[in-house]
Amino acid sequence: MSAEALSAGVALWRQVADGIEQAIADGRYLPGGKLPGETEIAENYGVNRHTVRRALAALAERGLVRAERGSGTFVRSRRIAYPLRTRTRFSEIINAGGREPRGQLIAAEREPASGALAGQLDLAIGAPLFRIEALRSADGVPISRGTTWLSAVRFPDAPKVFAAKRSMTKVLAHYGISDYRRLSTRITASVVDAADAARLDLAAGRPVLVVESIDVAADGTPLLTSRARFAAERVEFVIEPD
Amino acid sequence: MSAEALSAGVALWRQVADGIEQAIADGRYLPGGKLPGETEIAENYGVNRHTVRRALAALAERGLVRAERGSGTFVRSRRIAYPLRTRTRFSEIINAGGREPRGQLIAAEREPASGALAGQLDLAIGAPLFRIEALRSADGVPISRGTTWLSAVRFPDAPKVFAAKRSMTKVLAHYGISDYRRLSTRITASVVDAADAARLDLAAGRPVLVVESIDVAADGTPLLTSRARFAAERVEFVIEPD
DNA sequence: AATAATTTGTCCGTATGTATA
DNA sequence: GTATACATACGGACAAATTAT
Repeated sequence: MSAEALSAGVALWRQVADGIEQAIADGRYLPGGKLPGETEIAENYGVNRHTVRRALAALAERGLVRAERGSGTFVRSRRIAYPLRTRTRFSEIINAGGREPRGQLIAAEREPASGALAGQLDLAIGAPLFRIEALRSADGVPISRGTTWLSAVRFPDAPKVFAAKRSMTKVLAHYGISDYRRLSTRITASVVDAADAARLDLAAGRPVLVVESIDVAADGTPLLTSRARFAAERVEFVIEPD
Repeated sequence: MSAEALSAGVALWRQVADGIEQAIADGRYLPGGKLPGETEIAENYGVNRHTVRRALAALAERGLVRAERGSGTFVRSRRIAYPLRTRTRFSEIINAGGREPRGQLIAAEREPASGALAGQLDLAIGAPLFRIEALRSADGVPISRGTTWLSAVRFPDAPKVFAAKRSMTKVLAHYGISDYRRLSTRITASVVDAADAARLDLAAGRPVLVVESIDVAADGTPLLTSRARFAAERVEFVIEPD
């Protein structure tokens, strides 16, 4: 209905895309909600439907909307802002966003430290480790799949404790470690594998953000190292000076 | 030739994977180099070829090796470590890694600020901006495709200056800004689009790391905002306390 | 230029141990 | 305890792509 104003000097599709983006930002279209049909948008702006399609494709490319054939185009839910700082704890971050965090133990195994892991944890090669596989979610929506390694000597019942407390911070607290910090964080991306796709409820081929990190105690002793895969379409890492 | 020692209690394929990973870490297999054939590895470890394939699949999953049918399995070149700090400059980072950085202007256009951009740059909606499309590479290997927006009023000939100096830092210096810092950095991932795939020399479906950032002057005035897409298989963001 | 050899990818099957219901 | 499912490990055969002859 409402005709939108178009200015000169900018590609039409870009103006349409900007207009829709603004509408999403203003809350005129709500997360998860459906946009008007392509023809209707085209009428509103007084442009051809193909111009609208070009605009929607650009927005879809950036992950703002998601088109479903036969159904409509929907506004993607806002990505969860996930700050990466030296004090990074999943539960606190999700709580801060007003969501309900949950950690779920998938599997735990005892295994000897490989060369790489031994180096990161400052242990001898072959030292007994626990490898804990977990799934983390916010309000029931899966966010990340993580693999955590920690000493089986220093944390004798880590899997059991994690299963009960559902949080790695609480596991460390259980062993008397009240504070710890992130020593290093490395970020890459790859395509989700079949197992993670199932757990994270992602379609095949979707990208995941891979975060490898080492957490150390206040005195610098390595505590645990982990490799987490985040559903890229649901999170956004934010880096701001500490 | 050399028979490898196997221990009990750990899945065979995992032991083989650890062994190969260690060999890569030790430099016994060099980046870009070829691993022995699957059958040869199987003989070395005294396991079935399928067990080796399971191990190689795990390493390929983590991006350490890359298999080419008919040719062999190769050690992936180490990802470029790309530190993200408040002082983040592409050329300095690449130089620090002993590589030759290069910035190439692809296109530049004048366009009015959309609502989102105006907010980020603290300008009025519709204020004239330059949108600069650039390709950045290290030793001739494309690393990232970036779109940068900056005020066309404050930086009247930014595209020309960038084309000549090939560095955004030098563009700012040309306008008397000797120092600036990153105000915010947001990281996501998505699948490469066709245009970026061609420029970055990436196969379709490969993931890219998307970095949206805002740079400000020493006094906090926003200078430029950008959205860069990095070939995920060639870089690794590193976050360490400033 | 055509063929053979090599190497990874896929599919079949068999057997065993280990959780889980 | 029994049955079922799953991961692991091995063996063989062939397809598909690449490289060497």
